[in-house]
Parts: sequence; C-alpha cells; structure tokens
Amino acid sequence: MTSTPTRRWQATDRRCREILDAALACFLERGVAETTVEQIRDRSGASHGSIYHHFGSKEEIAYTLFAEGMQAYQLKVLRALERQTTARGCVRAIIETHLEDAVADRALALYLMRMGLVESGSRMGEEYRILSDRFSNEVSSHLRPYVDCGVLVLLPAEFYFSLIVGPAAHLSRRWLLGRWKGDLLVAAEPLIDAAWKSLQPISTQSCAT
Amino acid sequence: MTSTPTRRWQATDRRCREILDAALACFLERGVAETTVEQIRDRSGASHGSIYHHFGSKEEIAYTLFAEGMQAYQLKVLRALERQTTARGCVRAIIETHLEDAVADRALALYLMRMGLVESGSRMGEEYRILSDRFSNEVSSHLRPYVDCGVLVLLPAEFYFSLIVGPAAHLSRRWLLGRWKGDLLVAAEPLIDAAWKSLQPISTQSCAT
Amino acid sequence: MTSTPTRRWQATDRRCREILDAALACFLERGVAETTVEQIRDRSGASHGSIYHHFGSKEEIAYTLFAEGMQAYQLKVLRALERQTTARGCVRAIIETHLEDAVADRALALYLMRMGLVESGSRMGEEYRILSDRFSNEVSSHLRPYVDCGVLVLLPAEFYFSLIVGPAAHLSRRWLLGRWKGDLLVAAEPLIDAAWKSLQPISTQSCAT
Amino acid sequence: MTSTPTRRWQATDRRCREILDAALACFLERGVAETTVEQIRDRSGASHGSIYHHFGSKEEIAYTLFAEGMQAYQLKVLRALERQTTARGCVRAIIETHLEDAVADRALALYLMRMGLVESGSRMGEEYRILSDRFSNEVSSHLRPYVDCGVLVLLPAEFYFSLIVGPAAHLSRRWLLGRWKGDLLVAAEPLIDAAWKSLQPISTQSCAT
DNA sequence: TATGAATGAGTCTTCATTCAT
DNA sequence: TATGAATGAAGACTCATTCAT
Repeated sequence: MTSTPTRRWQATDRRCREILDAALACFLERGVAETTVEQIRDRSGASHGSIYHHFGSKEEIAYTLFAEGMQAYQLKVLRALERQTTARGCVRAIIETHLEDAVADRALALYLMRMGLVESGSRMGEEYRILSDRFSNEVSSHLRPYVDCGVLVLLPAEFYFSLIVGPAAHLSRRWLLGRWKGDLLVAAEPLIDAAWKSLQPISTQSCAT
Repeated sequence: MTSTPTRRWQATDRRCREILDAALACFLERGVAETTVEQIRDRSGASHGSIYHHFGSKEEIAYTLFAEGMQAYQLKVLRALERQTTARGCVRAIIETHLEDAVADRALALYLMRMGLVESGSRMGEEYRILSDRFSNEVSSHLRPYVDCGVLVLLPAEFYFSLIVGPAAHLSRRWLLGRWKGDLLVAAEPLIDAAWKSLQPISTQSCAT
Repeated sequence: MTSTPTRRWQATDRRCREILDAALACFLERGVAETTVEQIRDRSGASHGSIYHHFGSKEEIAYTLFAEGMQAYQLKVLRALERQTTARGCVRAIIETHLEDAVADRALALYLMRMGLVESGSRMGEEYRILSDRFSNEVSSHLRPYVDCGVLVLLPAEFYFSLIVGPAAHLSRRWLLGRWKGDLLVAAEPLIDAAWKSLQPISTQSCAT
Repeated sequence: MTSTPTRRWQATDRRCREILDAALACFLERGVAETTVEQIRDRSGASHGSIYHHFGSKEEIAYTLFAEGMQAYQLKVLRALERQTTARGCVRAIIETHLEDAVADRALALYLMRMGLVESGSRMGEEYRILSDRFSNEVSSHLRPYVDCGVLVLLPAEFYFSLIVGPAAHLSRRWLLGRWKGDLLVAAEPLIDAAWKSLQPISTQSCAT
C-alpha cells in the first residue's frame, strides 16, 4: 500500500521471521534501547552477522516490526468497516477490531502502543504520522454519510475516532499493561454501547453544570 | 503522600530544577535511553559531577520527573473532584483537568504519557502501578454515589475512568504528538458532552446491530 | 623471473583481470585496509565467492597487484638499459622509463609508489626488498663500466640510482598526487640534463660554502 | 601558523604526549588502519576512555601526529634557508636539514614519509596539500634571486625542489626503510655536490644522446 | 566455477559513573 | 558543593572468510 518495508524480508522468510519474533519479545521485556543485539541473537538462534545481513541495524528491526504491525492493524479495521452498512455497525467494527487485535497478539499490540508515542522526529515517528493520517481519513470517510443524514452528531472530523476508540484504547491499554485483569472481549458490548450513546445527535444532557 | 522522591531535591532547589528541566527537554527530544548525561550537563549548565551529587543516576532524574509530575496531575484531578457536587460536574472536572494539564505544561504531559507505558518490571512502572491504583480507587469513590442513585449507568468499576477520560486522552495524545493542531481547551465541551451521554443509564440505542 | 604470483591468475584471465582492476581502483580511493571485499565485488561484478575462488584473500589481491606491477616496471627499465651504449643513454633510459611508466598507467604507478613504503615486516615489504635489491644490482652493473673509465663520478654504489631517479621520482610523485599539473614527459629533458650534470666527475663547484 | 591542531593537546600535555608517542610506535609497526586503539592503550598506559577524551578518534591521533610533524619539518627547512646568503648555502640547507631530520627522529620521519602519500581526498591529504603548497612557494622565493642573477639554471619553478631534495629524499627513503645501512649524514656532502652540479646554468653535457 | 547467506571474532566508540582536587 | 579528567565495561556494527547449493 505504501513503501512497505515488509517486502524486503518476506523473501528470505524463515530467518527474518525468527529474528523479528525474538526482537519483539526482547523489546517488550526491556524496551528497544535497552535490548542488545546479542540478546536478539541468543533468542533467535541467528548469528550476529546474519541479523545484520537481513536488517542493517537494530533500529531497522524495530522499524520493520512497527510498520508491519501497524499496517496490519489498520487494514483489519478498514476491512471490517467496509463490511458495515449501518452507523452502529461502524462503531462496533472499530471497537471490536481494536479489542480483538489486542487479544490476538498481545505482544505486538503492546509494542505498537508504545512505539506510537516515539519522538516525531524519528524515522518511526515519521512513518507513523503518514500511516496515521491516511488511516484517519479513510475512517472519517466511512462515517461521514451517517453524519450527513443526521444519524450521528455533527462534530469536527477529528473527534469521531477519539470518541469511538478512545475508551476502548484506554481500557485495552490498562489490560495490556497488566493493570486490569478483566476480559477484553466481554468489554466490547458496554464500550460499543457507550460510544454509540456518545455519538447521538440529541443531547441527553439532563442536568446543567 | 507516598515515598515522595520529591523531597530530596527541593532543598537544594535552583540547581536541581535546572537539571530536571534540562533533562526533561532532552528526554523528549531523544528519549531517556538515548539522552546522555553530557547532554543534560550542556543544557543545564551544571557540571558532570554536580548532576551526580544531586541525583545518583540518570534513571533517578527520569524517575523524579515522572513521580513528581504524575503526583501533581493526580492531585489536581482529585482536588477538582472534591469541589464537585453533581455527576456531570465530576465528568467535567476529570476532562477539563486532563486537558488543562496538557496545555499548561505540554512537555511534562508528553513525558508522563510516554513514561506511563514503560515496562511494568521497571522501577518507574512499579511506582506508576501504585500511584495509578490508588488514583483509580479515589476517582471511583467520587462517582459511586451517582451510580448508586441511578444517575449514571451501572458498569464494572474499571469502566468509568476509561469512558470519561478515554476520548479526551486520545485527542490530547494526538495534540501532544503534533498530529492534531486544534485547540484542546475548546474541545472540552464536546468531549464532556459525549462522555456524559455515554454514561446515561437509559440506552439511547435506536438501531440494532 | 622469481616466485611470480603472476601465473596463478593468468589462466582464468577475464574474471581475474576484472577483479584486479576493480581492486586497484578501490585501493587507490580508500587504501587497501579501508577497502572491503564487498566494494571490490560491487565494482568488479564478480560474486563474493568468486573472488575467494581466484584469490584466497584480500591481501593476495593487493600482493598480486603489487608484484605484477613492480616486476613489469623493473623489467621495462632493465630492457631499456640493455639497449644503451653510452652513459648518458643509461641515464636517459632510467628517467624516461620512470616517467613514461607513470603516465602510461597512472593508477598502477600511484599504487606501486604507496605500496613501496609498507612495513618491511609484511609480505609485500619482504617481496619488495628482494625485487628491489636485485634491481639495484642490475642497474649498478650497467653503470659500473662508465664509472671505471672515468666518464661518471666515483661514488658509493648506492648513490647512482638515487641521483638519477631521485629528482624524476620526486616530480612524478607530485604529479601522481595531483599536486603538480605539468606534463611529465616534457619534463624528461631537463631532468635528464640535470641528472647528467650531477654525475660529472669534474666538480663544477664554483663557490665555497 | 595555520589551523594548528597542535594547540588542542598542548594544554593537558603529559597524557596527550604519551598517547601520541605510543600511537606513533604502533602506526609504524603495523600501519594506521591495522593499529587498534587497544594497542595504543596498552602502550601508552592511558585508559581507553582517556584516549577518546583527548582525541575524538584514532584518525584524529594520526592526523595530529602528521600535522605536528610536518609543520616542524617545514619550519626547520625555512629557518635554515633564512640563514643562507649564497645559492649553494640554500642547497646545503635544504639537503642537510632533510637528512638531519630523518636521523634525529627516524620514527617520525618514516611516518611523515608514508602519510605524505595518503589519498588526497582524506583529511590528512587535504592538510598536506595546503602545507605543501605554501612550503613550496616559500622555498621557491628563497632561490629565485639566484636564478634571476644567473647563478642557477633557469627552469620552471617546480623543478628546483625536486632537483635539490629528490636524490636526498630517495636515499633517505631507502635508509628509513632499512634498505640502505650507510650513514645518512656522511652522505650529505656528495648529495650537496651533485645537486649543486645539476643546477649549474652552463650545460656540462659532453656527449650527445 | 559461481553464488550469496551465514558466521563470529574483532573494532571502534560511547557513556554512566567515580574521584582527586 | 563543584569540577572535569579518567575509567572501563558494554554495545553496535563490520567484514574477511566459509560453505552449502
């Protein structure tokens, strides 16, 4: 879809996959900067030089992992959105996909969550900005029809995604960090319900402030 | 309130403040691990040895910055909550404080947001867990009366904070990263309104899924 | 003539030549130690393994290049000397050949000049010592008759070559390094003339020191 | 006189000198590229980090050694030339200084000889070009009066230095490399005599070629 | 012969930390 | 308290060389 650093390694496959998996595990345990290439080597079984043969640097591994994962996540959300025909279906698609994604590959989800906050000056930050902007636009275009016909409240475009995914992201963040031990998939319904209510055009505000 | 690493430096004041400020700026530009003590030295004007006199290590600086900032944030939220007498007032207090805090010290808010995701095994992660758990409980206890009397929807306790602060956190996160250029304080009203609606006990669900 | 590392590669020809040429270019740009086999590979088009098939190591390439070039140079000088029947002819032969050699293959001449200074402990240094000693002797034996009959000044044997080729070598060294932009072949006459004068038996010294 | 990288280390003195001396010894034994910082460390007694505290890199050490030595050499030649009042005195000054310099610090002379041939693209090559050009001009200006009044043969300016120092350089190069075991200082007289003869305006050419 | 993925020893360099002044 | 030279452990990365295909 874009520059897709993905392609580079899919050719030599096996080894690259082993290195990426080992790296992900290390990165989560210690953080990228604190992880040494030697640790990745020990965990992956690949030799020192082999790692550098496939990826030019530790940063490249971190970057590949991020770009690959982020693209997969966004693709899942967009695919799910495409199958929807109602506003509530869209809300459900976004929230469910977000939660399912966290549960399906907790390690990767945790990694993506952390890397999404890196310095915007870095290569990863830059890549994220690009992916993120395009993603936002595509999500917006799925919701706009419902706003136009009055089914959803009218707000600045940037608010929709925050309102829908914000609570789910907050909860899954606590889950990923091990601070909430509940069942994320069970949480889907109340989160969908809440998000849906928050998007209603008729203010239900019943007491002034 | 707790172990308060705060006290250590407030005595020698000036120098410590300069070091902390310089460190914060460096940490945001490059990340903690990528920041060298020399960079903090250059930026703060303090000598190499002086830094080690006040803080035993680079990690200690990072930790002090985090604990100090996180405590201040939570204190602000709790103080604001204490002044409230209505459910909506509580929702407003949480959201407004969150947004105001980001705007008031963008650098610190960015730093806290990032450090809130560090490995739970680290000292900072552990401290955060403790602060976080206590904070959650205190916030919950402020909202419980309104749930009990039916003003707010009944949900598992952990959901309330995610529902209220989730969208605001998501939007301010985009703002802090420079990905959304709008006015965060102006965003307060729609966010409060949406959060309030999402907490209504009567389901406004109007179309099935 | 001696161990002649030359023969090894002249069999497989083409590929070897490409590798040697590419290596020479790299060595001149960066120096032998700073040149990587990969750079030679890229430049020659040969594969990594192919290079090691033909030459056992990077050093072997450097050595082959040196021995091959040095032998060719000395052979040219000796052949030219053999054709001479006068003292001045010998002087001319040595100087002209030296200059022509530099002009004919500037890259190789530059390489030989540099490698002629390597540590005497190295293989190349040792090879050079052997080639050099034999060469000196052969040159001396060509000039001795003219010294014996009084046409040339009587000096310790080692001085003749330095007196004849020294100025030409100094000038061509500057030319090879790009520090003198003149025409090296045009410089032959004044250099021959000067060398010839310096070898005259009757001191032309006209003022005391 | 120029940028003089010299000044940097003369402050901290002792340690720097030890490092430079150790490095010079290593560089001569193995070459700059083949010398490891660890070898310099072992030989100098300085710690690994201390070396990098004073010189930012191995290259910087090599460069400092070169610039310092080359400037000292040129200064000696120019000082000697300034004391001369005759053409032959100038010839003697150049040759004697050259030979004395080699004998006085054989290691440094060997190093300068080698480094004078490095790639012109390198920092050292560039520095050498600058030093060298200025030196050539100053030497030329000392000789010009004697050419103008007919005491010395008229030649393109670039030739004088090559004619005078060429033979001495060639012989001292053989001596430095251990290929000639004679006494370099004793060789001064015949070399001066020969150079002087080669510069005579009246051609002593007695037989055609 | 040719290829290029894999190897792993070896290097430069960085940087947190110490300590004498 | 302040300073900054010195330390040395540790890490990223390179690269000559090998070897299965």
